[in-house]
Amino acid sequence: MRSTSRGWMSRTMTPVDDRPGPDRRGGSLRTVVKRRRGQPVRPRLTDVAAIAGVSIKTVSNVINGYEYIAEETRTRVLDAIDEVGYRPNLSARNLARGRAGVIALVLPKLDMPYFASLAREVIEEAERHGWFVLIRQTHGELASEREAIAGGLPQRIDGLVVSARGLRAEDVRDRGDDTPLVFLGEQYPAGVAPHVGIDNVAAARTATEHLVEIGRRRIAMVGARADVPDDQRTSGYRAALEAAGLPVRAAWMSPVEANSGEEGERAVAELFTDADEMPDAIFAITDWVALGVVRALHLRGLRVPEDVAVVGFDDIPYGRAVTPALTTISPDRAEVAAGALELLEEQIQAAQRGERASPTERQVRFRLLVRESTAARQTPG
Amino acid sequence: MRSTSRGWMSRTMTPVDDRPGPDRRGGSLRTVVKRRRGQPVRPRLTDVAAIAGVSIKTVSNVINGYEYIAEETRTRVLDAIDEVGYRPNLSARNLARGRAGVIALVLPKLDMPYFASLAREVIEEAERHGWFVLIRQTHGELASEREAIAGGLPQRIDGLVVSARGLRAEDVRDRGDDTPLVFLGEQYPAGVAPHVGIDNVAAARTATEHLVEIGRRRIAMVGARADVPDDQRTSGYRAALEAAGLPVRAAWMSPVEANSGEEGERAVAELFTDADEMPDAIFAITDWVALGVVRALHLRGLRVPEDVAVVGFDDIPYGRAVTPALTTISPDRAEVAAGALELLEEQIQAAQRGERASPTERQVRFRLLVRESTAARQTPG
DNA sequence: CTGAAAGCGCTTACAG
DNA sequence: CTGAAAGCGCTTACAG
Repeated sequence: MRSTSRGWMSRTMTPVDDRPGPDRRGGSLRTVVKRRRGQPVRPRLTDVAAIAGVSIKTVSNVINGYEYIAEETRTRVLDAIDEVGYRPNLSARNLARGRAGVIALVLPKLDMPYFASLAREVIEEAERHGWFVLIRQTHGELASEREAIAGGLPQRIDGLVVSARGLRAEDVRDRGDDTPLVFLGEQYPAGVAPHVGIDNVAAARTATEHLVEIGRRRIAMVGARADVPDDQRTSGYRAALEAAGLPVRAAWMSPVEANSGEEGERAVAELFTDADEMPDAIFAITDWVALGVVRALHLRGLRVPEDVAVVGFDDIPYGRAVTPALTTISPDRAEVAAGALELLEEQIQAAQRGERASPTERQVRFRLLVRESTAARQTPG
Repeated sequence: MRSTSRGWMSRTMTPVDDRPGPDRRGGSLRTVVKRRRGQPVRPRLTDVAAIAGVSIKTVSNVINGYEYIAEETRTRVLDAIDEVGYRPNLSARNLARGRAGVIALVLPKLDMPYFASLAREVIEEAERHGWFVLIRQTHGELASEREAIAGGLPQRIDGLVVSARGLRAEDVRDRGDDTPLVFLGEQYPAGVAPHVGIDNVAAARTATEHLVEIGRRRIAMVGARADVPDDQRTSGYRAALEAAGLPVRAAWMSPVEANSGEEGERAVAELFTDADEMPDAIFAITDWVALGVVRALHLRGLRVPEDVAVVGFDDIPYGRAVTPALTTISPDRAEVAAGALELLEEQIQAAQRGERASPTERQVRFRLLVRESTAARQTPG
């Protein structure tokens, strides 16, 4: 029985599974034969094709949205898909297409709320592209980042989305692997691969300007990087102060060793060595650091925002749940994820044509969210 | 050129790719032919076999850890794998094995820190089983949970790991799908599928006993569920009070509508209607709720822990970063994830044998982490 | 202990 | 617009 010779077939008929081969046994697909090789039977393209009375090529075309299919044929195929509850086998599809169906997301630590929510966006966006996401944590270590971009995974992947810490351009050039790669976030080697992120200079400047606007004049930055001359958030902070005619004091730029509450707490101590010159506002390089800053201020008996206003950066979910709720810069993470995967797709297509995609730069939006840590708050009841 | 006729081959020789077929072109694997069908060439089992001078079956056996392979053969194969940098194609492997290579993790919301870190553990553990994890968010809605367990995904999956809210036993029985399923966490329909979690009664009791031990006598519970007679955390709270001979007062059991800081904040208001009977301690049903509780107490001018001690539940990362750091119950999430996937694997194997695995119950450990919200804290400097 | 070959369920040139 | 058939890269009975 060939499907071509059967033509249209009633929906209520049960197709007979009579393909040859050592593993096949005769019998009705949906009744007698419930398992092949010990696996429960799932309907395949062949089953849909048999019911619709077309070839599997046609079913495949319908599923993949090819244009030139007779409307009647398409309806018949879609009905057949519904009837048997067909769902494609992605392993088979990816194998046939020469795709792995997997991309790797390389980031410092999934436990950090910023990366947790970024990962969520990337995972959701990746599903739309037919990708699963393999998450690799580097803990911000250079060796680990190098390994991740050098193809050190135990399986094949179609691409890499990387949120780096210490990677330099030569690390990327010498990685000895040609898996398409896209960088995310603030720290990344420029000019060697596409990148998507917000304008960190503008965002830091917006955060600092907000502190100026609410009347603060002694504005410190916790997490400032004096060692990196062109550090973006530090540059934005400086720019805002200079534009407002306020002093940029080295004593008010306190670095952190890590993105943690503990570091924020520790850094605050350095700001308060000279009692005459206590800051009345702090721009913290991340929300996580800002939480530590607030904590340190509270422990010294200072009120936020009355004595010291605080702005964070990242918009992590806890920022809303703590007292005081944190004012922060909120990058559009959905846009970051969507942009990254779009650039990755471009890279992959370029590689298939044997080309090398140019290191595109793509900027996404951010917003300043004003909350209690810089605004008047509810009076204690 | 058949590999059998070549026997041992020097590592430095370059195997010639001369397989027949319309897509094949002659030429050296690693030099001339760098792409097949537009895809970059990746070494395959065949390439490894050719270099090692064995059949692909043998290479496959080595990779999959079969026992009876001559030591010399194994070494040769492993060297060949190293030489060409072979990495298996999981799509092909899963297709051949009849596995999807994907499981779904169904949970309320990935943004919630508890679920974020649970997801991380599940993802890491799943990789060890060769699975990718597809995350489905239900936002705690029953309809969405039902759909998730009814096989409503656009692709095939090998199993489901579900953290439910409102699912009942009949929802599971009538789901019209037989994908293996494991439940996680506190709320789950009993007796219809395997489950892994901590002993919530014992954990809530431990949390409450801690408050008794530090001398508190008026212990309230925010998030208590008076409506659910056998709610586990509420039961543990009651049990601890009764064992200590302390009153169980309905007025001190304040429910929450959702697991959020806002709800915790709102619930505290209800506890302080009668000034004579103000609680001196609060057991909050989750850390997230506890953050709101602390916030509400601060806004009323109450100190934590001096005036009111607070214990949370879940051990979310922020618990350490806030002021005061939260005392909490910490479930062993790694054990939860490992247990869930082990039970899932059992289910799958049972299904392959045509059996139905029994709804095993597996308990994992928890710890009480004592931090500032119930202990003496650093004095403001 | 190892080989030769079928099969997993798709996609896709190649024909018609 | 649609079919017949090869091929994707593995695993695995079946032989030896």
